[in-house]
Amino acid sequence: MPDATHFTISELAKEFDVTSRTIRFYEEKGLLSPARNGQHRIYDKADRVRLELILRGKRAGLSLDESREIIDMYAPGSSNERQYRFLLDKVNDKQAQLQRQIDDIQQLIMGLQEVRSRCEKALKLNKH
Amino acid sequence: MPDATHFTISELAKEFDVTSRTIRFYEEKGLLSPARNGQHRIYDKADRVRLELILRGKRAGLSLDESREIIDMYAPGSSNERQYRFLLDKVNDKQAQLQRQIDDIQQLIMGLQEVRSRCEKALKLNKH
DNA sequence: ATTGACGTTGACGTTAACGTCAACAATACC
DNA sequence: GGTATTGTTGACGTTAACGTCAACGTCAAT
Repeated sequence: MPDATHFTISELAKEFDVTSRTIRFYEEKGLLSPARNGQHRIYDKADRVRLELILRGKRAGLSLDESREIIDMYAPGSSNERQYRFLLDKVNDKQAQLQRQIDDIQQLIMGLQEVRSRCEKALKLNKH
Repeated sequence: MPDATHFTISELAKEFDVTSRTIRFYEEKGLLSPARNGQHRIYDKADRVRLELILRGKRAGLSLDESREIIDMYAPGSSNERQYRFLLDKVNDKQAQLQRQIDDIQQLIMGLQEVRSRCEKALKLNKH
């Protein structure tokens, strides 16, 4: 049964290689709010997407609060014009911040590139 | 006296906008090891560069341990061939990891770009 | 009816990355 | 010689992001 529409907590845990505890923790922190069947949690596709976003944010080095900010921007929001402008500003800021983060990482990569060159040069001299 | 060769802890703290406590903490963790004048710490240009690397790593979302790994790659090391090959491998791995991190961030940016489009479209319709 | 798999809610433990505060030393200034 | 500034070493406090239990519910299979 591929491409299911609903998931249990352990299915998601296995798929994304995190523990159930972690997923429940994200809910405590307000990043997820799955439906319930009795007391059991049921996750739909939207919940799954949110979890993916959280974990991507984590790999990117974001805190849960920062990931939450991003997730909240995806929410429909009240179709008020002022709110849209506000959201647009926030999106711009966040994009700029993420871009600065990329710049920092690229600097780190370039720094390592020099280390690499020195290594290769040393190995070459040694070989001859 | 611009471009000094030595710095006190509070000079560096002010320049990089961190507290002295933070700089001392980095030393506790083995990321810095400044000289001493009596019991006072004295930082030279190399120390300053290391601090810059640490803070860049921080902005990039790295842990102190990860930043230390990178800093250690800059160290001369024993000019043994096996060690060079080993270092080269580590540098390659780290570069690849940082690149994956960039990819994740770019995905986040692209996701936000869609949010932006929806916002702008909504504002346009509203304007007319 | 009991065992086992899966889930639940607390509650407490842990690590990283500092902040905060106390008690003290040295140096500079008035 | 007092005092203000800048530094030092502990020691304890704090927040984020979970891990690790304990105690319990529920449903299917033996």
